[in-house]
Amino acid sequence: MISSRRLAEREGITSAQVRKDLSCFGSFGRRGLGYDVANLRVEIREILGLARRWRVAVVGAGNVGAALLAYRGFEKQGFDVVAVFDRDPARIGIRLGTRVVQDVASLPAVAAREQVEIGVIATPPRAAQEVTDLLVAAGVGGILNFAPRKLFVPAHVALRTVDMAMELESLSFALARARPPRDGSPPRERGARSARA
Amino acid sequence: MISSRRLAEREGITSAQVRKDLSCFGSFGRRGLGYDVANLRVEIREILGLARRWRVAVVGAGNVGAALLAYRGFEKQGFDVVAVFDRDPARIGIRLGTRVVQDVASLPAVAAREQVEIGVIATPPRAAQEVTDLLVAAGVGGILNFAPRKLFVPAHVALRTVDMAMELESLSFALARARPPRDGSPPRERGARSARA
DNA sequence: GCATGTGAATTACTTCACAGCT
DNA sequence: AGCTGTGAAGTAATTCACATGC
Repeated sequence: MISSRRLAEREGITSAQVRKDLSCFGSFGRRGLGYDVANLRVEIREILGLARRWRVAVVGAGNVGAALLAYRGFEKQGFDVVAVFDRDPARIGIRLGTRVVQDVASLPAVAAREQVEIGVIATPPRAAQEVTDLLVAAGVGGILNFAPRKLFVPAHVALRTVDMAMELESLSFALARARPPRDGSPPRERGARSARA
Repeated sequence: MISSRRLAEREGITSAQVRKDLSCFGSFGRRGLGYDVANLRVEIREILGLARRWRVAVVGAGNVGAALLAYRGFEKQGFDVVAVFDRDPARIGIRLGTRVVQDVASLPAVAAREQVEIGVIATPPRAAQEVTDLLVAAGVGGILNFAPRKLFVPAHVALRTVDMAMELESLSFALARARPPRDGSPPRERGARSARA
């Protein structure tokens, strides 16, 4: 068993936050005792939609694609990479993880046949929107974008973007105010909150 | 010139949000006209701390490290990778981007000498905390973590973590509720908001 | 007329604090 | 006694709406 207080300490939040958040989805604890860890794990996986497995296609077999395929955490968490695509003939046919890289031209047919539900964009920025459109047309419900580019998707498609430059800019912001330049410039305005993670 | 309304449309937020956010840092627009794009760009770069350059060290010369070094956006945005480290002798000495990979054993000395301000963790999870401690000891003010692991840093060090598994879980959550299973299970509780990006 | 900048109103989120159960 | 689940209270973020200036 674990209490909301201990969970909160682990995550750096308050115990009330833990209880309120969980209460959005049900009552998983027992008064006086706390939460059964094994059961809570199952419940949270259910909430996150991880009780089932998801079929993922990775587009782009460069460094980012290779890094993704090398990461064993995916299948462990319930994500099966069922296809990998690239446009470069030099990359088509090579094995990446457990999959052989296919020509992106075959994406529409393969993605439909393999019932791909999530697409991962690991292409250069210029190809990202085009690939996104192909994935959406093939019926994916979600896209994870590693290309540093704003993507447009229909409202019914979930989109998350991981932009390394943006993360560094966030650090830059935090550092710039944590260690202000030592000239005589005045302090910053009200409301300037920390950008610490 | 550009109006807050047009900026808002581009970003999918409200115009009031654009104006309020900018007003936290100053008055950059002209009533009746909007914001001068070139000037606004300079002001935002100043706010984000991008008016200067930052000295970055990358630890881990695997796929993630290679992907980072291959990304030209860094130096363009003001981040100079001044050192790359790895523990694997097979990787030490090879060139990655413009840098030669050094032994992580030399990190304390090199990071101090090179005045590294931001450290990027691209190691396997087990090495991540150890490397973090080395970077903190060497005086970095911020850490960008790509290892799927919770890191502990002193309060004065800014930390951002990019966890690919977490991003996929977020998509899973969004998809699971967007396309609920077609058994007879009851609808979810109140307050269940979309996790769309 | 057009668009900013900002108090006021609204909405959302977090924390408090306690009834109720173990 | 210990801890959850949750209304109530408190804080923070967003949106409204308008005085102010171009």
